[in-house]
Amino acid sequence: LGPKSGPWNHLSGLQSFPGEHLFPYLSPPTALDQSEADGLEQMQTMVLGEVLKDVDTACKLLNISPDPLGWSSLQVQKWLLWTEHMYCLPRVSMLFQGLSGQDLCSLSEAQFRQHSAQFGDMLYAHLDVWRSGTWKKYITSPSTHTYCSFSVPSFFADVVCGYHNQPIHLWQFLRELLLRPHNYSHCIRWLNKEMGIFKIEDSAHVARLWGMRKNRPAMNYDKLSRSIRQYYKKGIIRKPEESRRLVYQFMHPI
DNA sequence: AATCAGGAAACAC
DNA sequence: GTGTTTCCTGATT
Repeated sequence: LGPKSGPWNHLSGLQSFPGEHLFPYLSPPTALDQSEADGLEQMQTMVLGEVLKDVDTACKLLNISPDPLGWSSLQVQKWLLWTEHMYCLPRVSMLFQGLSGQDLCSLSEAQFRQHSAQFGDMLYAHLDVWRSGTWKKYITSPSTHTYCSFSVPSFFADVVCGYHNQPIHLWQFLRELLLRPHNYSHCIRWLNKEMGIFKIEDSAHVARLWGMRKNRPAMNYDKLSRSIRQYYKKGIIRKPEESRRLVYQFMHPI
């Protein structure tokens, strides 16, 4: 697991992380009408789905158990390396050398900060997602999981939720999905990366992800595609030479 | 039936 | 003002 290797192309900039752990829309509902409440619940379920998918992805990739208590010190290093990639952190793993999963889990948030003043709280919150056993509840009772993890700090669904809800442009978001074929190639992928040509394979799913990121439960492909069309005259995205359904092209690849 | 193209207006920041 | 989001009419695949 060398740096810059493997499928974890990291995402665009992580700025500071001010310990804001819960997404605003994951807070307990207050006064909402029924349709709003439904939309929220649906969104929570989707966000959690993304969170768990990321945990699952990481476990398979790293060949580690989802339960950090069972990790060896080597597996702890793997997990830290993965997290570095995920969040574009500087080398942080060496600060936790020799710690087993059990050691790691026994550390308090303050102790995490002692290991890494800059990112300790972030790593602590990150680890909490795994430690919580959310994945277990999800696997054993997928129908009753809606609220089970929301006591747990989570900023895990990075692409979908962004880093503390930073505003993002649609074209950037699409790039982020395309940067992570391991997670998203089933719904959007490059046809020709050099020329910036990509295809949306599952329009409904991409729209749902975009809606999650922007907190717009009513987002659909009709509206998302209208936003893409606004890019035509701005020179950001266009239709390729021979227009094909669901295929677009970045006008300034890289 | 789904996607594509824009105009127009509302909306968020 | 910008960047969508929402809605809509009409054409194309």
